[in-house]
This record gives sequence, structure tokens and C-alpha cells, in this order.
Amino acid sequence: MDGRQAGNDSAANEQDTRERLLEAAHRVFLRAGTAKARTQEIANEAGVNKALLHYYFGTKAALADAVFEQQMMRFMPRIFGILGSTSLDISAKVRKIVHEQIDFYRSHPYLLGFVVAELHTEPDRIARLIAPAGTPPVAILSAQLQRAAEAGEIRHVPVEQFVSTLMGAIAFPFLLQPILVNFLSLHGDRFDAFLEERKQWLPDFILGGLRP
Amino acid sequence: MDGRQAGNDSAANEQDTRERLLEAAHRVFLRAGTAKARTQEIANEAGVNKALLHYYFGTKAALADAVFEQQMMRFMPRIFGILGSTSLDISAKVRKIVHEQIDFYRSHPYLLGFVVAELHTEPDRIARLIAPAGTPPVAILSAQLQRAAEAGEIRHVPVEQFVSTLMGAIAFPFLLQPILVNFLSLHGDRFDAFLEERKQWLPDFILGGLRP
DNA sequence: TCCACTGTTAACCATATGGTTAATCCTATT
DNA sequence: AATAGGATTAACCATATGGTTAACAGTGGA
Repeated sequence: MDGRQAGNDSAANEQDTRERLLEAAHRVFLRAGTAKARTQEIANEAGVNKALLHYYFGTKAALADAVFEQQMMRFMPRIFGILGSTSLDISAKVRKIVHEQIDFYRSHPYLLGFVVAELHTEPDRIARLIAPAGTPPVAILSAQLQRAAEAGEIRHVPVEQFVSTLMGAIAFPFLLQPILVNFLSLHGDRFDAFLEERKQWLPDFILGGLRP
Repeated sequence: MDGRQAGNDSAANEQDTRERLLEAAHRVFLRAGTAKARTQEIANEAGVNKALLHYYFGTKAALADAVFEQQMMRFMPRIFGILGSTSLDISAKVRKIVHEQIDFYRSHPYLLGFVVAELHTEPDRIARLIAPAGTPPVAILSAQLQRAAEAGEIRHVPVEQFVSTLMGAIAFPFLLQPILVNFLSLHGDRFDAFLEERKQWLPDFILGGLRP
């Protein structure tokens, strides 16, 4: 069950042990959730003794914090990077974020579920970690929407509503996948086809909703 | 920490004990997730001995299954009831489902988070529970969209895409609330105002996206 | 060569937790 | 009143689990 072969003498040591632990934790936490995850399994997957986990990270909770933060930093900047860009117009932003995010979550299937699950069972953590963030990159998008509306290019749209709708439409299939698959009959590779179609359809639909 | 006063002699017994346990489990599971939830806490909250939990439900997992299924049945039928209705046109369906669902999730804040978290950490359960469902209520909506498109009232839209977008836009704010609140500055009662605005804005936007 | 210090491990510990058991209570039926 | 059977409890149990400890290995510097 641990997928770690012998011969970890030299090959394994190339990577820093702390890093290996973090990656193992990342894998185990994401697939099991921090509550169900076992420190022993993390140690196994990293190919080291369980005591090393505490040697480097102190407690399971601290390690979980580290992993959670690391994962948040993995997709939040992508989103804000696009939404807050000053060189893309709204249409380009929508198309780009839909494409990139769908591809990203597809290749990281556990990420969103993990984040939502953690947000739900450990609601305080987000405050603990995100507190130091200060600059609102949404302001740029807000101004952009405002300008476009005044120029008559689009309908007037509140940023919060816009962002929630866009991101919700992107994230939903990944979060509720098992339900969706069942009730929309997206079994087998049809779910993948659905996602592929969505990369094209969703931007059209969103931009269609913005038409004046 | 348990919020149960003395005097449970007569007043408490009015309700069936099994039911009290189920409700307590529902509360504890939803707020903590099944992994973090403690059977002792459930027993406390129900005001009974922990052994009764096993007397009635066998194992913690079985109780969790019961609660999960109960919660699923709590919101899935609402959705399908509206989407699959034969007496509402598309516009009415969108308006009604947005209004009703936002109000519903607002008064059951833990529900969606719980479902997603469980879906994530116990992906098999959904198959175990939902298997016997056979009729696709989405077929009605699908036909309706088809007809409206042919009549030139709306653009052509695949059901799966439509439903995913609609439901995603509704659910997202509740699922990622802590993040949203932070990055869109929706602190305090501004989140509530956001939701209230959304009940009006979202149907307009969705229907706007459907315009031919 | 010896020392000191970091990294690493096997063995161990305390405790939380799901689950069990045997006895007791309660109530309806005879 | 006696009894049977379900409901309920206090006490108990086995084990999983996060965390600790003491010893050991390796390595670079004095």
C-alpha cells in the first residue's frame, strides 16, 4: 500500500527529507482530508520514520496548516493573476480563466474538494493564514467592469456577483462530480467530454450574459 | 459545551430517542464532519448514553450513512422538483430555484460544506446510496430547453452545462464563503446583503446569457 | 582522532475513541 | 403482583493514534 521500493539509500536522499515529507503529506491529506489522514501513512509514503514528521513539523496540525497554505497558494494566485491583469480585456480574462482553471483542476482532482472540506471543518484556519493579505486585486477587475459598462460594451455588473458566478461555474463540476455524474449521466469519459465542451461553452455563456 | 440542561426526565422523552439521536448526529456531523465528529458528543447532545447510539445504529459509519442520506434527500428533491417541473417555463424555473436555494442554504449553513466534504473523503458512499435512483428528471428540462431554442426564444444550451452553471453559481458562495468574504471584502452583514442582491441579480444574468 | 551536532530510527507512552457487556429500569401484559 | 422484553446505563475493553524518548549514524571541523 505504500508504493515505496527498497533502494532508498541514495536515490531518495537527493531530495531534502523535509520536502519529501511535505509532498507525502500533501498527497495523503488531499486524498483523505486532514482528519482521516494518518501521520503513519504520511511517514510511510515519504519513506521515513514517523518521528521525523514531528522533528520537522512539530504536530500533525502544523503540518496540515503548512500543506493547506501551500495548496491555497497554488491556485489563488493563478486566479488573481488573471482577474487582476491590466493587459487583458474582460472577454480575454473570462476565456483564459475558464480554460486554465478547468485544466488545472482536472489535473489536480483532489485540490478543490480538499480546500472546501478543510474550510468546512477548520473554518478558523483561513483567518489564521490569510490575515496578512492586504491588496485587493479585485479592484482592477471592478474598475474594468465599470468602465466597460459606461462605454456601453457590457451591462453593469457588480464584481462580487460576477466573480462568484464565474468561479462557481468553474468549480462546481469538480466539487460535486459524483452527484453530477450520477444525475446527469456523465459516466466514464463523458465527464471529460463535458469538461472539454465546457471550456468553450462557459466563456460564451458568461460573455453572453454580459451583453448589454 | 453540551448545552443540555437538567430536567430531561419528562420533556425529553416526548420525542423518540432514536429520532433525538439522529438529530443530534445531524447537528454534530454537519458541523464537524463525520471524521472529526465524536460519538460521545453526539450522545451528549442527544442527552443519552453513548451505548444507545450503537444500540440503534450499530456503528458510527452506519449512523453517518443515515445522516448523509437524510441530508441529501433534503435538498436534491427540491432542486429536481423545480427543474423537472412541467408547469414552469425556463424563466420561472431559474428565478424560483435561485430564490429558494439561496434561502435554503442560508438557513442551513453547514449543509453544502458537509456534503462536499463527505463526497470528498468518502466517495463510495454516494454510489452505495444513490444507486437505486433511476428516473432522470433532467430529461424534462432538457426537452424544454430544446423546444425553447427551436422556437427562437433562447440560445441552444446543453442541459448539463446549464444545470452546472446555475447550481454552481448558487452553491459557490456558501462553499467558499470564508475565502469570498476575505477577498471580496464581504465582512459582517455585507455577505448577507450580497446574497440578497444575488437572488435578484443571478436570475437576470443567467436569463441574459440565454438570450438568442 | 575525537567531538559536536544534525538527521534518523526503534521502541515506547498516554490517551482518545469506537465499541461491548452485564446489570438495571421501565412499562405493558397477564 | 409477577413477568417478559425492550430501553438505558455505568463500567469496561481493545486498539489506533499522535506524540516522545533515548540511542545511534553520519559528517564536517578542531
